[in-house]
Amino acid sequence: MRRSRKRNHLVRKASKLFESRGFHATGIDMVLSEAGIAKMTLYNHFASKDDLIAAALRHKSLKVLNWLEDELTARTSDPKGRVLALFDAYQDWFEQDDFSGCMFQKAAGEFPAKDHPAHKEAANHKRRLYERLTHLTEGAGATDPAQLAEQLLLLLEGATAIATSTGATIAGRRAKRAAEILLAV
Amino acid sequence: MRRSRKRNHLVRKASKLFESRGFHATGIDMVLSEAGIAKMTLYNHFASKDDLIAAALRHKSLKVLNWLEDELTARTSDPKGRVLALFDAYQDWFEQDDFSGCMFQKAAGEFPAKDHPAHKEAANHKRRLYERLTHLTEGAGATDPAQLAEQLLLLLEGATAIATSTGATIAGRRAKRAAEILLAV
DNA sequence: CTAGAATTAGACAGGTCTGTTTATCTCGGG
DNA sequence: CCCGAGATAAACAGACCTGTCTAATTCTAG
Repeated sequence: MRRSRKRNHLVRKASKLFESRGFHATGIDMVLSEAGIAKMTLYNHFASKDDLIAAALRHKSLKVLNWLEDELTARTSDPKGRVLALFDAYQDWFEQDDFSGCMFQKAAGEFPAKDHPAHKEAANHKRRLYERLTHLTEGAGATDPAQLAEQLLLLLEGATAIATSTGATIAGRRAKRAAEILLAV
Repeated sequence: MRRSRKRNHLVRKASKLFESRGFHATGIDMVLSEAGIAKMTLYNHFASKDDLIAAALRHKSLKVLNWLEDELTARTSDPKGRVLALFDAYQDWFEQDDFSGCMFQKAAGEFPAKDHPAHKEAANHKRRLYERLTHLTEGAGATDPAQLAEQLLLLLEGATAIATSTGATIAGRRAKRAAEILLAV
């Protein structure tokens, strides 16, 4: 395994563990044993656990945006349909066996200080997501794309939060229905 | 300070600290020194830290529902106005200096196991909130009160999540605008 | 007033955490 | 083939964590 691949392998494993178990609750040693990598290799690539966390969040952000892109492309090419397909994609996510909530909501919750790297990465991700949504609402010919994009973001984040705490996946369908109404205005 | 008051004092202090700093990041010792209470008193009243966390969440749930009730009463008695006043109340919350997100979203994130007491308390709270919202939408004469209540919940939770991670309080106003549209259908 | 219950401070146990040190090993590019 | 960068295991430091124990003290109900 080449050096660069080793670092990447570590980030991917860390990302999975942090997502499913939380940041504070996941120790460095668990990440290392899961990845099959020595501690000094980690500290050769990253200055600290926080640094690894930030890298894991950046990795996940790209992964999420790519996943969303693929999902939308696979579902429809109709501009308005793509907006609604967002909710179907999220719905699928909620129904996955290993669904355990949004890693960025977790990060913002576990690291409340606004200048903490992990908190910043969470904010950055939501901003990227918002930009992507704005692009979608522009494509769909919305009167006020920015406003609609933010409202879609609220519905998606809300559905995610509710699915996380109550496990009720109906939230996704309710969100889609609300989006249909907002889209029709 | 009487015995029962001591327990209550502890729960209130713990609730504040857990809310602002997170659960894993807040040690027992910090709660104790903040409350000015001895460790054995805590373990006399609670079986474990998790037990204290659960109590703090139950306390906060009641507090939130009461706060919401008072806010709505203070703002308007018009049934539809009360639904929208929800968003003004949340908006005020977001703009508080010490706003640091929803304690129950944090709890669900930090304790992913669905059978963990803290996770259950988070789910219970959202359920209570949903019931309260349903009551409001019934009062407002909604065609499908349950659906509208869930959609309002999505908007409120989404606005909270976004305000937590990005600090953008505009989310509250966008949510209110969306609620107006959904309410008019 | 007094007896029993509650609270206290502080030491302590035993575990976990992040991060460092050291000495050895592996492996790929020249 | 071989050398040096990178990876490794394991011990270690020092801090912090939850929870227990003890013995002295304070409060309160009868």
